[in-house]
Amino acid sequence: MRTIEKLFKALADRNRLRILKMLEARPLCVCEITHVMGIAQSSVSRHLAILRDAGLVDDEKNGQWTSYSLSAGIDDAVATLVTSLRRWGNDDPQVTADRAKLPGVRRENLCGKP
Amino acid sequence: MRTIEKLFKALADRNRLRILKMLEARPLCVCEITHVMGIAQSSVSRHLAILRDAGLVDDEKNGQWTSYSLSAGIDDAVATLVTSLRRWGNDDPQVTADRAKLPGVRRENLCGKP
DNA sequence: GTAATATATAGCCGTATTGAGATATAACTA
DNA sequence: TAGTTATATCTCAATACGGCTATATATTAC
Repeated sequence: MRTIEKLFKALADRNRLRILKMLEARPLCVCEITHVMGIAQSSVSRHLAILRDAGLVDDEKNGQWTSYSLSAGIDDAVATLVTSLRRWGNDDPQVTADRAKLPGVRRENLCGKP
Repeated sequence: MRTIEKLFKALADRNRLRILKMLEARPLCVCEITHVMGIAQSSVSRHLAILRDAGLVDDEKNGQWTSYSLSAGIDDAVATLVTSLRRWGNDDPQVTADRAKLPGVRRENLCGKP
């Protein structure tokens, strides 16, 4: 129950749902997500930590970047939700807008460049 | 997305999860839930309103009582979650304790009696 | 009608959560 | 080595949330 509660709390935020829907497209680093969402990098970082603690995403350090992806080694509870999430919110304007930006977003030329 | 967010917010509270797990046993009125949970009636009422707004439970007025039950006419998103929830938290001590009390709880002789 | 009961709503109060900015840490670069 | 970049963490202000008490509404009982 503790786990489930934490899981739902992690999912009960608009911006974290946006992040999860973006990660369906491909793994992303913090700066890419920050660029698309237009909120402070510190906020994105904390959201990602909450998603990681809930078991929803994995992080992998790649040199100077940290890639986040939808959780691979997930337990049953999380698996059900991740599967369900793939069917939800795909018609949401914000989700659509976020995804539309993704193709043009490359960590190599976007991070830190104004 | 609005709907999904509301759904997860409704699920992101320990006491509301307790209520849902109790409703798996049978429909319950507000006073029965209040008696089992040991929190104020007004709090229970508000939790139930949140669960209803999220589409997770139905309410049905029966004379002086209002029965709440797990949602019957539920959309896909909610159906997935309600199905999943039935497999979660069954080993939680709080859930077990709540359920153990239910057989002895009858609206006819418990409501309003100290 | 009045009284009692079941539920819902409003207001207050303490805690938790979010966002932002500033700072710390870690890794690459010159 | 120093400087830059990517991410994490700390702190603070604003807001949201859950608990309670008091009150309003609705229904049954008398």
